[in-house]
Amino acid sequence: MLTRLFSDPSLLPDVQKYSGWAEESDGEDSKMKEDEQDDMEESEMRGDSRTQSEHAGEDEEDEGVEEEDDDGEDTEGDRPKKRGPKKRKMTQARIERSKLRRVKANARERTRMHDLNSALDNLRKVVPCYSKTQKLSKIETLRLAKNYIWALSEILRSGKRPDLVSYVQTLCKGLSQPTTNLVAGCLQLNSRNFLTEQQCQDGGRYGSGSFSMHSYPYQCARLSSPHCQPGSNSHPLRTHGYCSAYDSLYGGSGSPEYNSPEYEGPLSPPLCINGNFSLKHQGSASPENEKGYHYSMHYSGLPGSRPTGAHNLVFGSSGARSGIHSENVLPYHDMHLHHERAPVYDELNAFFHN
DNA sequence: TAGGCCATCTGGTCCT
DNA sequence: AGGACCAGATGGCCTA
Repeated sequence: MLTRLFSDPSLLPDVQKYSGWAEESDGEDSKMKEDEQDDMEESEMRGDSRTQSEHAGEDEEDEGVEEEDDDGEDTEGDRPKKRGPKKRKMTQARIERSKLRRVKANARERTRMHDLNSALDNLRKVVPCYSKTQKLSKIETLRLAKNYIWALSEILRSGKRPDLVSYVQTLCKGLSQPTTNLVAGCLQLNSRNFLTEQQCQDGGRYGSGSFSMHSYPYQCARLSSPHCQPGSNSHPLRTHGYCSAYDSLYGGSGSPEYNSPEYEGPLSPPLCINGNFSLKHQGSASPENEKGYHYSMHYSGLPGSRPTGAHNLVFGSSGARSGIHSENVLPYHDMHLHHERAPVYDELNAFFHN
């Protein structure tokens, strides 16, 4: 029935006369939806309880439809009379007003949802691992934001510096595998390793609400892996532009391919927890300036410790089980580390330098 | 093809 | 009466 209705243009009312509808809708499909909508509205005005598909298929003429006296004496069977205000007669003018009201309500709802999405986008930009092309889902964004707040709060509360693994574990608590890989990838951790550990510890540490400072033989990645050396394209991550982030940061090729045009300036807070928050120079949105980012993934707690590849970029090259997903491996200029300065970051920064 | 995610429509409820 | 908010329904798109 619906198919017939939708395929018959003569049954499609001119609903795009309402302002703003055409721009938001996407063609035929929305037109169809609105057709249904109008049917629903008319049905609603009649107090009709038929299903959408039922009334959508009817082509009865009901111009200036008379109101069904649903609170009258002639209720079906033994059902009691409906209470409440009597429905007023549905004149054509009232029907039109009702339609207009519904259309306006739809537009408001769209605007409201767009605002909500906009706020969510802003949230995405201030939680770890912002990516323009690999956007976190809404639910993952909220979860990550919650974890992020929790992690920062615990740092402030405890006055201790957590190790990176604990930090990432906290950030990834309750996140999906792809998001976990993404966050871990941002932090240059071997997600497989830390996930294994996380799984072992789940239900205890996090359930109690304490932020573990457990020891972990972590050596921060400085990305000196031979896979990431300029000229090496053998590593799977390099092929996805992942290593390029560090190439460009540490005097790498600086190839234009790393300078994603999608980059739009400062977005995310500092990601590193090792005491050197990487704060982007304000206003340095150009790729040239980005080379100057102090992306300090080195472990400042080990003076003189030589950067090694012990933990860096050892994600598996195939499949989710062995490591990072290719879709989560992002070009540096796309996968932003956090640069935006906020009071809490200053506070944390000061803390880590005391 | 199933499942996840999303945008949109819709009707109900509450409030002004 | 109308706006804000919410949750359910629906269909499209994408990916494994």
